[in-house]
Amino acid sequence: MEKRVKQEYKTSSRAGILDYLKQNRQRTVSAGEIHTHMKAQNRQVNMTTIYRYLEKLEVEGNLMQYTPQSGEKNGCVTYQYVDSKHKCGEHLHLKCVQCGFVEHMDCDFMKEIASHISAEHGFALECKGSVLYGLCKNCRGQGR
Amino acid sequence: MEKRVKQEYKTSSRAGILDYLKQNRQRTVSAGEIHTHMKAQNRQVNMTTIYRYLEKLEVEGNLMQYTPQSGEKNGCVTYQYVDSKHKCGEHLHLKCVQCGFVEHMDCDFMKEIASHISAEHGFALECKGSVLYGLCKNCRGQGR
DNA sequence: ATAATTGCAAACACTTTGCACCTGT
DNA sequence: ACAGGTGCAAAGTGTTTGCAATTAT
Repeated sequence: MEKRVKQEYKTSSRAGILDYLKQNRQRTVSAGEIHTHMKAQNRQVNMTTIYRYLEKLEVEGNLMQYTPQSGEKNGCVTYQYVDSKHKCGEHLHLKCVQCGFVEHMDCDFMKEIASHISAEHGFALECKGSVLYGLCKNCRGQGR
Repeated sequence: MEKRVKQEYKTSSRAGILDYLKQNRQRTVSAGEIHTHMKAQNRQVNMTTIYRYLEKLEVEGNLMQYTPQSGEKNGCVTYQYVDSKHKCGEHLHLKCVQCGFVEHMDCDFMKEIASHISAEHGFALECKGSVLYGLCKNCRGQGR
């Protein structure tokens, strides 16, 4: 039984989407924003195509997905490009409620958080999907 | 100008929904679960009614809302009854990905987390909407 | 040539809204 | 009597699916 690697075609739609995601790696974007961006570039792409490509990137481990902040109205899922080597499953993420900027919390304090939660609250922390919200450095200043 | 308190009628639908929420204060339930529960009790309530009452409780400050864990497929919004005196806006919440159990993290360590995040990452933490996921004490044991 | 990619229209799941009817006070 | 609550049907939103047409290799 031959194991055959599925080939992949290069298309300008995908290239455009990927560019946009990479340019915005430091924050989160929605499927709709991608669509709007592409349209503005006169390279309109169907929403279906966008969702399918996002799904693909996700499976390959190059995309983080964020559901809207709990309690938020009218939110939608947003996405962020990440290198798979980033080990995003091992640290928490801080997301700015204002601008969508995401900080990877990969510092030593992570261990303390995890062990406090385990020792005092009995929980085995799962970083994947756990997001802390707040105002980032930039947005703190500007009176909302 | 008279300020008039809007009156409120007691109905068995609302009483049933509230009972169910209160009985399950330690965890999170969805609108659909409430619907199913009421039907099982032979006290069927329309989904519209459920959503409208949940909205009301939320406005009154007696309900926490949780969007599905980031990245989770097919999740829906879930709700938890809380006394408004609980000050849920001042601590984080730990939610079990398996059983939905929620732990209020109102311990001293909260301050340390907030100050680390502020000092090292520049973020002003916003507890409202920030949820950490993991496996609770009970679910840790049982091989998933 | 042929497998991957795309667009369209329809289906989906969950939630919200408008409106006429019903119910608690 | 009448404000408040409810159910129904329809609309809404964001996302997914089936399928036939198109495109990269």
